[in-house]
Amino acid sequence: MSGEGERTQSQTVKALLSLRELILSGALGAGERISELAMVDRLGVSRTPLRTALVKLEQEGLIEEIPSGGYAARAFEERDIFDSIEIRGTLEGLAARLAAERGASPMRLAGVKDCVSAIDEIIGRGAMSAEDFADYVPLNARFHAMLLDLAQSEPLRREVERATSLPFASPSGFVLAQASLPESQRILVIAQEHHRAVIDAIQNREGTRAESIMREHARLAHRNLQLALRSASLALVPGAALIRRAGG
Amino acid sequence: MSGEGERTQSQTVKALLSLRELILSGALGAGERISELAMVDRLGVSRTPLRTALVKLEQEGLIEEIPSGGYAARAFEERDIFDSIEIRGTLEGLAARLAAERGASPMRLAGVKDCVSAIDEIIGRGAMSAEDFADYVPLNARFHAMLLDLAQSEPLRREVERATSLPFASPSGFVLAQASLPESQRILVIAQEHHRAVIDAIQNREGTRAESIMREHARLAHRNLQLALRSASLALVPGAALIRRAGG
DNA sequence: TATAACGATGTTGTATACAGAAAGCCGCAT
DNA sequence: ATGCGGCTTTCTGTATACAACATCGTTATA
Repeated sequence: MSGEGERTQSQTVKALLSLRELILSGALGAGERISELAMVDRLGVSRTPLRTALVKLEQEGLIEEIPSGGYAARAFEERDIFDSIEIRGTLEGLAARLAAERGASPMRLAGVKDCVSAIDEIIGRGAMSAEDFADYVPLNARFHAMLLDLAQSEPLRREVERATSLPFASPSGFVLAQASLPESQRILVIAQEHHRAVIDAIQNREGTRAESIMREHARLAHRNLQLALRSASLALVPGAALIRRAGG
Repeated sequence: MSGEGERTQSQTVKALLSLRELILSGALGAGERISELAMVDRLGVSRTPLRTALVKLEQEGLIEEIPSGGYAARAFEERDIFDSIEIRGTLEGLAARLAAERGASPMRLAGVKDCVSAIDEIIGRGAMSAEDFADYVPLNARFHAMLLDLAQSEPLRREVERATSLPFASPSGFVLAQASLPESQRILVIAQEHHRAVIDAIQNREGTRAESIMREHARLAHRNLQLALRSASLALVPGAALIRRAGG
């Protein structure tokens, strides 16, 4: 974990990270072609690694091929986001079911429980500040990653990682938007109940229950999506610039 | 094959298709590095489109990055294939549920029914020949594609297409292996019952039922996987060379 | 004999040159 | 004013050159 570890990153990775950030920030108009030469100037890499990054981002779903050549940033309807969340919930449900059916070692389960306890501590602080939310997000991500590990399925891991690469489909996508909402505390309490319940289900080998819980858990994000879309906090969710509002 | 009919396809597509075929045929040993220069000679394209194809195949899951650079063909355990089939079933189940909940237009439903009828005709021929199976495979693929369309969800379409890009996870992956098995006729009859039942469920807006049916439908592939792995017909399934048998 | 250092060779990652095609622009005719 | 045609410019897709790096065989030494 040395600090200079980032210095030796390849040009391709550099291009990928910068480009993704650029796209998510909305700096590139959705639908219009991303000029490679312009990006070369902007990112300081040559066209070769840049094009590699473009191919990867296309597979990721963030950009799409233009029939006449090149790529353009995609725009997402509310429904696309809804469906992406539903897909994530379904796959996480599958992960939970497999974990329950195949059995999770006590050691791994203990690790997940520790994670939940750490979240408990944050929620227990009462009225949560912005920093509290900043503490929450990585822990929440960690919980979801550990749950995925419990299924011990490499194909599923790949699929979930891909499904959550769209930022608004990820478990933490709308958490930050939540922070500014009055309902936030209540939603987190419910989410935490889900976390605890799914562990219980897995421990008891209750596959169907575990699956249902994770599905319902993802549906909290649906609600957050609705709330965020109808409030000013939308700007807090990464990639918000790519969301095409129904009104126009 | 050496005809000029395909002249308009790009070098990248050419490289992608040829490489995929090479990998699936097992011509490239799993785990060992795919030499770009060797592929350049073999496929007749330059390194640039070849590398683009490699990146795409890596996202597809057919090859993996080697830490020291380059890519290698992946090997798949029986469990990986099992899980991939389970993932497909889960996602197709989601598609069926969404189609049921959101409603499918009578016109689209009629198209799916036509497809089922066409399959009926094939199965009705009695003892099926190899050509009968050759007729069956594209129709079966068409059914699954149409079902996916019924959900009218672009994110889900992308995800399913990706999940089925692994040949042994695709709906038609083990059908050809099935052909040589005595149980084949019975399995097809059951599969067809599933096809009919899921349409009925969607038509009646029975989301949960539609979902369960598609999950169970994919589990037929599990059985086929077991049978194929324990018989000589394994060679018929595309990508069989990538399957690492438990024994060895 | 085993091991470590070293050099030769081949490899990938990156930059760049080039050709063909798309897109925009200007002028012209209606 | 508007649509069309041809031209120019710019772009992408592809090939290739080059440098840093990994790999492997060889040799010398303990």
